[in-house]
Amino acid sequence: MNTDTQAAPHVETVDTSFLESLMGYNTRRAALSIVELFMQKMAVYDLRIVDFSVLSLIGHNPGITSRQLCSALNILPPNLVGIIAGLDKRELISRQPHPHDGRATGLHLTTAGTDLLRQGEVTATDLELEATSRLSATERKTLIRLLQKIYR
Amino acid sequence: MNTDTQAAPHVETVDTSFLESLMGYNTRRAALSIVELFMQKMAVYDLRIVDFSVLSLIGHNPGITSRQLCSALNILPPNLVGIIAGLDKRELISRQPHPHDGRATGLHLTTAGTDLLRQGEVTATDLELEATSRLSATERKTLIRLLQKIYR
DNA sequence: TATTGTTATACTCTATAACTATA
DNA sequence: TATAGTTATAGAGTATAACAATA
Repeated sequence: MNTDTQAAPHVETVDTSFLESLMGYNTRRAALSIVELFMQKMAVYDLRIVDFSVLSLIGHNPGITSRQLCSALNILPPNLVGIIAGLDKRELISRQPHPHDGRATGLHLTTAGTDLLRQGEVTATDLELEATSRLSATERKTLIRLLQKIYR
Repeated sequence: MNTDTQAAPHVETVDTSFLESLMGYNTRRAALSIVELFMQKMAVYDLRIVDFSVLSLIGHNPGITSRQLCSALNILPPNLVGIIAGLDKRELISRQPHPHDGRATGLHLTTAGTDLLRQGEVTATDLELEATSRLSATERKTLIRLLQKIYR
């Protein structure tokens, strides 16, 4: 019997080989798999990826402005407003007048924000190792170097 | 004058080094950069990434079911309905009774769908080379192999 | 009972237009 | 005239619950 050559065949195992030859597909799938683990592990801190990224950039760049955050993280200004407001309401960050520009606001971590970021960064580093556990340290370095050649 | 050591410093250039040490950040940024080019180039065919992926899997897997597409592409069944309906309305695919399972529908490309997919796959392959133009052929192979070690 | 495909719907993410205060 | 931050809102993407038909 040869049912696979009928007019209406069915599929036993899905062939994804073409999609898997595309860099876009592979980067997207890899990113989604890491992001999924990230969201799970960061849920205890009530931090989404974007919250963590903003908190981290403020921590490493005290006095950074909203506009600078938008440029660095590719976020549109209207979409950052709620993120900043949320972190401010949780008293993880404070807004201070910008020293040179009356239009802008300098963003800073509070003590609570500094503590949370420190914990979050440890968790993030751990989770990254877990998500890439099938890679060697050398392979991780190579992978990051090649990815940056794409987007930087 | 040493304004950088004031109580409210400002940021000249944003330090993103911590985020750039994270695999999740790098895969996400690389994926977004390729996806952006993909959307631009595929707009002429009126195909979003998900439309192209579905069309490609149907083309390479005649008779595939919606459920199998959902599993392969990590799409939830309710969200696939509109995608399939759209491709069907444009007469790029046809739905045929599944040979063994009365609940399911086998999906197939029409002639128009086959033609569009062929063009789309050529465009996709070209655009991928453009998006990764700073990589050598060997680096591309390495990158894909390492990414698949993460998500597969 | 379980699964396929579907509807309805809610929630999140992303994008655009327009306003204010300041440069 | 241009920019930083904001509001309101629209659109796209993603999620859950529940249903009919079939296994």
